[in-house]
Amino acid sequence: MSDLKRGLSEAVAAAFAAAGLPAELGRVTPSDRPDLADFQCNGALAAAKTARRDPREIAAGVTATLAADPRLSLVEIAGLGFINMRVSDTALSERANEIAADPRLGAGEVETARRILVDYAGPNVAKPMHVGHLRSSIIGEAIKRIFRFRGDLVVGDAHFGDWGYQMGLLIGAVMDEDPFIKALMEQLNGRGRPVTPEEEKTAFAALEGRVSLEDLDRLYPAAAARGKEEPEYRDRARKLTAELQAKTPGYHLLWRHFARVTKVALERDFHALGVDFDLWKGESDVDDLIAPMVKELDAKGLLVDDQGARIIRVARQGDKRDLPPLLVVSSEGSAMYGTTDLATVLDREKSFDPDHVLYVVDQRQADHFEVVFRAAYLAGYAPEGSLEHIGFGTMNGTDGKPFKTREGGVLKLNDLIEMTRTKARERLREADLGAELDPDAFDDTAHKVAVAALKFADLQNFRGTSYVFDLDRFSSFEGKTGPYLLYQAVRVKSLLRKAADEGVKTGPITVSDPAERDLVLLLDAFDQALNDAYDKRAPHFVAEHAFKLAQAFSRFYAACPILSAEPVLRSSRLALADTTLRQLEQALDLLGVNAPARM
RNA sequence: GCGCCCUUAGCUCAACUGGAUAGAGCACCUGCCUUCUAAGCAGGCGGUUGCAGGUUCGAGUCCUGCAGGGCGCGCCA
Repeated sequence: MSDLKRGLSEAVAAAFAAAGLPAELGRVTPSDRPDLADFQCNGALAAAKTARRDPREIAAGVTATLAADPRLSLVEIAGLGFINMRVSDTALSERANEIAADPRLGAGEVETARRILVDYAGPNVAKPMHVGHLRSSIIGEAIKRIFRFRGDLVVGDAHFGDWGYQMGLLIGAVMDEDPFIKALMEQLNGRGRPVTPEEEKTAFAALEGRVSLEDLDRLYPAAAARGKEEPEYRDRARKLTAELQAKTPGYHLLWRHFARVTKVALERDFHALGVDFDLWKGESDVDDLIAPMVKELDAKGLLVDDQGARIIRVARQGDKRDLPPLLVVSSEGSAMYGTTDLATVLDREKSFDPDHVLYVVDQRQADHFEVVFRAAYLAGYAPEGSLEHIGFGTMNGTDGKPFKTREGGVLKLNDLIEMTRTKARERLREADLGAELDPDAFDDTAHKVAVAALKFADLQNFRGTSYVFDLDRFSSFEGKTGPYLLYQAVRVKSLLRKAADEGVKTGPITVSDPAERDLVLLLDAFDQALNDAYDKRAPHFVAEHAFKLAQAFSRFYAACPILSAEPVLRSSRLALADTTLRQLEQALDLLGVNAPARM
């Protein structure tokens, strides 16, 4: 099954080939001039250049061949040599029925599935998510879903930041604050043997009520600041970090508690946002790989001593700039950020063996990843070109600087969601929507509206665009917004319920009205939108499609009575509405958005 | 200093291998709820695509230069 664009492209390509011209010139695109045509082909213009012939003359040869195509009600040459095509109502109806019967709603699949790993969000221990995590989380989630829907085998990895100096800082800060924990650590560390499962259980139970994510969130910034100011404090934290990495029993147990309370809270928050991971691999998981990796890199002759550190040079012939080397071992002998990333590549190669890895991380890290990737290729840890950084733009406040709350702090993601949810409740009441819902369902609807508003505000922009974080815009409910999309979906659901009540069934789709034609043309364009999103790793193509589809439906809904139409037309239009809903919900799902049943 | 990215309507953003009249939403103006949800629909207003050259039958898109903005450039992650 293929969409109209592809089907027509084949026909036009054949026509070009018949005229002795390259078949690839026959590429068909949606028309720029919907008033003149449904589809167009610009190949004659391109051919004219190389063949040194009049484009209209070339087009004439092609259109003569196409005239017999039963799918087309009109083929004509326009302007300088554009080939304009209008699809017949019959062909359009046929395509609509095809999409209606297709579980994939007209979307194609990749020819050969690849194993894809998507690395996104990157939450850290002891840090609740703030607005800065929004982009990676929702763009990464959308990319994961888009790739999966296209047929690849995809896993999403949160890439948990659970290791390093920050952990030493936290261990110290927690012990300073709570004498009980300090005593517990001394007790567990002092016995020179691992903790038994029984002791572990008791210790975890004791820690449960004493150290929460809120405590960690409060202690960490203070400890980090103090570490910067006081060398002794910093040294102690480093020592604690080293002891943790040496798996000193008490510290290791305490650290596992940190990681667990953080993960539990984060998973809940992510889930509320419609973001769910298959893997929560942490930096700690690759710690054991680092020492042997360094040895191996050395054996391969890749490590170079430089200013007391050990580095891998990754510069290549033809580089326009001096790319820094990968710093593998610092002059103090410790592993660095890039070392962990390299070990992660190695770990993934061993555990999942991906064909391709997508790193959904801020654009500013582009150079860092380029360095890591090159080192990984040199080391043979991943095939050349299989690691890809999917950068996204930064999020700033209205002053162009990193976003801050009025108090000057970072805005927590939960607070943002709650603010938007509150606004959603107000707006639902104002518009007298959801009045018949019970309180729980009402809250659920408000939550879905809020999440849709937040996600769509971000995902409608190309990921590379840096943008200004504007709360009003993020919680706007009119026009090109998430709630608009939900609203259209809910209107169809309401319509379908009413139809079911009246015993009206869907039937074969027959298009005739212009609004019906436009709607079917959009349903047909789903595959192309998905393709673009997949190829460019850019969810906004799906967002754009969803919006256009919702818009086309709304026009259709306004122009074409459904339930009051005569029976055959009524069944056709109901089927069209039903198909639109299913495709819209599929597109929304790819964006990580759910439509409520009512609103 | 070197390098990367950006500059499109008053604002926020789109624009498929270079193609016809550069599109949406917001804001503003005019209509439309006794018929399926008006968070909607129909229509209007709004552009020298930062500036200057170049390539091309044709440039928002490619090339060069300039201006303005953002970001990155081994011992933080």
